[in-house]
Amino acid sequence: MANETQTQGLPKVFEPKEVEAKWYSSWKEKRYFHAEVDKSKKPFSIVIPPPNVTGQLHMGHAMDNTMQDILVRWKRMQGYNAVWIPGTDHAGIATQIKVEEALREEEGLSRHDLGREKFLERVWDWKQRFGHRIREQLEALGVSCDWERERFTMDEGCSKAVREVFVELYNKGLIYQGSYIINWCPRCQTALSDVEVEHEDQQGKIWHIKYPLRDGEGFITIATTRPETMLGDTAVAVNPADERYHDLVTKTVVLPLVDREIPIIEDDYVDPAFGTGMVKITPAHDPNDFEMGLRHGLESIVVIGEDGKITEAGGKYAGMDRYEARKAVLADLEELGLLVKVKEHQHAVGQCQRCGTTVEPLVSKQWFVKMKPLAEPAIAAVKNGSTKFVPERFSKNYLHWMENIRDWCISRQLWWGHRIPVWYCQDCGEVIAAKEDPTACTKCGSTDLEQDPDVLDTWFSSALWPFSTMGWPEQTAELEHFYPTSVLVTGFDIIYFWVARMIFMGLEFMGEVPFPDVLIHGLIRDPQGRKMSKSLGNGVDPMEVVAEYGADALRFTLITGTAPGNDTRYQPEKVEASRNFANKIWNASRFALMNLEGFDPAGVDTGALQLSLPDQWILSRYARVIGEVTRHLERYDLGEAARELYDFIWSELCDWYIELVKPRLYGNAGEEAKASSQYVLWNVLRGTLELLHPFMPFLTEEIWQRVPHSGETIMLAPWPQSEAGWHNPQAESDMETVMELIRSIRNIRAEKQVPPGKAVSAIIHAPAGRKQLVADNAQYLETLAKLGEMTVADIGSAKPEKVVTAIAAGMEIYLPLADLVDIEKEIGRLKAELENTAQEIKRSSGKLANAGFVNKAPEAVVTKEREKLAALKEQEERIRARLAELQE
RNA sequence: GGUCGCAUAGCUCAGUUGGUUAGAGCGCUACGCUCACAUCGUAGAGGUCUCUGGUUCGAAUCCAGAUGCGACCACCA
Repeated sequence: MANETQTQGLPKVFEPKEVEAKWYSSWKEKRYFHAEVDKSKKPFSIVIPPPNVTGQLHMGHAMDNTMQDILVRWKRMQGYNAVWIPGTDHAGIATQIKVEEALREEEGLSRHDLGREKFLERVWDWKQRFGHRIREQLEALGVSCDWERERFTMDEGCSKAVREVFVELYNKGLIYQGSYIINWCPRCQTALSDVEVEHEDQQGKIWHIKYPLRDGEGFITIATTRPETMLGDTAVAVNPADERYHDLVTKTVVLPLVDREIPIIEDDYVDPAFGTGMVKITPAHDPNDFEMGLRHGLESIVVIGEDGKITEAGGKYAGMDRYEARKAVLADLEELGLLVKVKEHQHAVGQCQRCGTTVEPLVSKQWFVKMKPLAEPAIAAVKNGSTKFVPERFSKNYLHWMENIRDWCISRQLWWGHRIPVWYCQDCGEVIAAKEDPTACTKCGSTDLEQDPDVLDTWFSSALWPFSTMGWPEQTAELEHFYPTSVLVTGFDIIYFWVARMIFMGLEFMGEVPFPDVLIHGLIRDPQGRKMSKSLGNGVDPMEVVAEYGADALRFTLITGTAPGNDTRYQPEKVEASRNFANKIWNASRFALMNLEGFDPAGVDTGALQLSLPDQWILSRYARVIGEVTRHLERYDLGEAARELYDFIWSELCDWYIELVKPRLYGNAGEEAKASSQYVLWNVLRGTLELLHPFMPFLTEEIWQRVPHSGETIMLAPWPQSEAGWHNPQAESDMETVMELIRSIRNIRAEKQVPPGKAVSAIIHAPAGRKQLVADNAQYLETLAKLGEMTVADIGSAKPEKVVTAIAAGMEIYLPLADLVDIEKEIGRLKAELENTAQEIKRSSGKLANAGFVNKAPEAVVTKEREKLAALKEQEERIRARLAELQE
């Protein structure tokens, strides 16, 4: 118990830097982030989307992890057995490219100069060197990851899981090897999966080329955007329904430049309306042509090699780069008079996600995961709601992709990654897929085995993350307790890469979806709405923002004003606003601490509190906020929850309650009254800090530790709950009346430019039912509206001649500002107000006169409208009466 | 070509079971260093919630269409 308040040495401005370092190391040291399996509690678990091990934290990470941290901290406070498992991804191509670049720049060497083993050593070195950076950056954000459970996709356990999955799928026939058309990056020198190819519309050309008929009876004309691939043509296709070409189908053409005789075939795929209606078929270099080749038993001739150059099969063009070859082919065709025409043409070109090089489709022997059997349950899981996307609309994207999925090419011709656990017997050719490295051939016993040189797609190991991090394939207590995880938080950009694959792998190997909820967020863009990117140089480093404004401010910025799934712009002004908010809380707390000196909540008899109207009001508002914040969090509306707290703290707690409580704290209301208000102030502040803690962990801990509290840390404080009796609609409405009077008087003062420091007196004429309310709360009007002397009287009572009038809450307020009174202006102002009120009355009474509304609208809505109308009429009456007086 | 999203104050954005006199931050205007806070306070200006129809007693909110942006998917050579 720390029951004494500590105010000494609190600066006027919140200084996040030291506070953050102090608390983070303290939390870690005390192992508050760590969770052991505790079956007495309900589990709550999250696995981090593992960032690239050598990467750096960007704004997207900062937001993604802040969201996760909010959820975990909240659930932890709610008493769940909450765990957040962190870790990093080896990021196959991305990391290999980086290391290769460094090697070239620093030593002028390629990876081949070093050789596989030495190169891999370098990558591990690299990982050692930069692998801590991302973790330190995450820590600076304040995330409450269970660092004792930190994992890496290439650590021993994850590697074991990868092998297990590979071999199991292989044995089930769901992983196979074969020569199919795949996406090849000539620069990275590896195969890619479909999702690793980004399609971009480019302005290109389409060429019409004549192919001579074999029988010498003229030519046919085909259209192509890639003339160089003609070297690998093995047919020309027309649509069977295309009568123009019906007679040609039995014929053959002689492929120019190559002199190969190829058939003219019919296939429905061909669109008669496009180009000339005749398509050259290159099975080895076009996915469609490949399919057609299979249908028609066409030969597949690879003419572009893995280096992007023409192969030996390309005859005299062999060795030329594919673009060079295009020029040469076109020139030769031109010379032969076979080039009919060229047109501008826009078409989508596939590019390597990592390096931007134009991808070359080519036939190659690779490993694939057979997707149909895995996709089916994964589709069902989302359709039947076992896994829900938030916002829901993303499930449509997911389903569309899953339903049209093609087999997943998982082998990569890289060195950095999980080596494919397949060995080839050099003696008998047996293919052995094994979880443990084999020493001898399972068929012939030969020890001359060679492992497949390729590695797996980096997303293969990521797909296992929700269970590999919990120790699978061992049957651990963690798996039993924490799987499935509670929610996955990630960006929409990796739904296909990652989310989808986790779902089918989870279903296949755990028999259960890996998470019931997927919370999707958008991208962080720059102030102009552009994507933050290295090439544009418009990225903002979250660490710089943390250094300048504090982690709490950054976190709050990234969470507020955003709706799930929507992109947001990063605006420095917003961080400033968040920083100011932190400072506001800091100062409100300083106020509270100064006035809680010597206060001990344990000494308060909560059954005998003497609550003032503001006390009752703030408790009621506080009760509401607890409910709202909790409700929003439950719906993953983090931004709304944060906004709710912002408004409550600034507009209600600071702007009103703190001002309202001053008379009791400073004045001589009596010790018991003072203690009651102290109790309320303490309780609301402490509880509000607790509600805010998931969003702004450092600031809230720093203050919480200084106010009376029980427990070691706010991190483990129970999530606030509203108490019976706090909810108080009467107090809210009474307080609202008082506030309305205050606003109204302030308004007049401002309008009349009464100096803020000058007290004025006021006469308030109130209806019988509300006289007492005003009289009882006179002190608040006096303090907050800076009134000297205040008189409450019945409506129609006598008053001084020269007064400025305001009508509010159905009462007449008179400020005797003698020389400032201008009757004409008074009349003008009152008339305008009357006009407004009359408008409202018209609207409201119109609504109530509508039988449809009265009969069909819910009772409460109608009642509310009636009350509103009554108040408006009262208001109107007051204004009219006053106007009549003035116009006499 | 298909699917989806967005269009609300000068700017950036909230607004989820349809029921307010439509909100916030920044910016703007006036006044104020009042002992929690000038990273502040008080008061104020500023919006036919893109347009057109429809459903409903009632629409920023639901439906249809239009326009303008944006995203994703796609094998039209």
